Amino acid sequence: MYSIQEVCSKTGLSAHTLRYYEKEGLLTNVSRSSGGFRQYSDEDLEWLGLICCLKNTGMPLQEIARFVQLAHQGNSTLRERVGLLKDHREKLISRMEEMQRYLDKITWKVDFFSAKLREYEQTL
Amino acid sequence: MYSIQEVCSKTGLSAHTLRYYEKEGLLTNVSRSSGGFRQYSDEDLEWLGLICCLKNTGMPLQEIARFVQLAHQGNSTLRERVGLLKDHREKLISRMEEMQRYLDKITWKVDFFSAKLREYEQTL
DNA sequence: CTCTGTATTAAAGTTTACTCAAAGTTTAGT
DNA sequence: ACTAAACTTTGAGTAAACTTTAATACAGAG
Repeated sequence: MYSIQEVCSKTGLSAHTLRYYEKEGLLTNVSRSSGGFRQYSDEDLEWLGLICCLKNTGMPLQEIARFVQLAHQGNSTLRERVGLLKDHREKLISRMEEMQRYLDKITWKVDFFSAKLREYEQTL
Repeated sequence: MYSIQEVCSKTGLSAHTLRYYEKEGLLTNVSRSSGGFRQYSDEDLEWLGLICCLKNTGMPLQEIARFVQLAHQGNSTLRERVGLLKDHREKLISRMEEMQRYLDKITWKVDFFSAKLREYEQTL
């Protein structure tokens, strides 16, 4: 079991954010010490790994919360969960292709301006 | 020369947003008709292309405005502009690598849950 | 002459994802 | 037992990038 600070350093999320995620239903059933302090399990950490993965690839927190909620309802929601993940995966692939095109454009610009810079510095 | 609506359909930005960008200094010196209507040139469209490219790859509008401002100051700012673009390019590449790792994780999850779904549907 | 589109400014509202403050409680170390 | 550090809660505040509203007025087409 890990304290909130340990989870902060493991995940890079702030304690504020961890509590916020819990309040928003992204992470549920985090156990507590006798005094009421949060105690995160390894399973919680795995969930956080998935949450960060989805969040950092652009899924809104609401949709992640929905996924978590479905997971809690057991196998009958497997189809919907697979659907959600597949949709997200497709969108991510499109976005990555878009990013690649933008990267190419930026690379072109960098090269263009670098050449222009060398030219300009000759004239000094 | 293009009207604001033509530029909307060409870029996918709203008229509000185009005026907003102008106010924020992202697009400057847009010319006007005798009646005061905006008339966008091909050069303006190219600028908008770059603006969207930078924006959609995560550059904050403020930084884009800074870049535009530098461009207006001429060749003496070439070095700084190249630096800005190169920095952005490096960040973008890192982000794309991160996305690839996340994509792999999601693909793994999709496969895992798909298998679980087939298993579950057998039991029905 | 009317209708639709566009113009202005300025301010308020929206959404997402946090982030902070206050005030009290629990834990760990000595 | 004492104390400092860590933790709790609730509710308010923040930032970015728009989006909307409002009030008023000019432009160009039919």
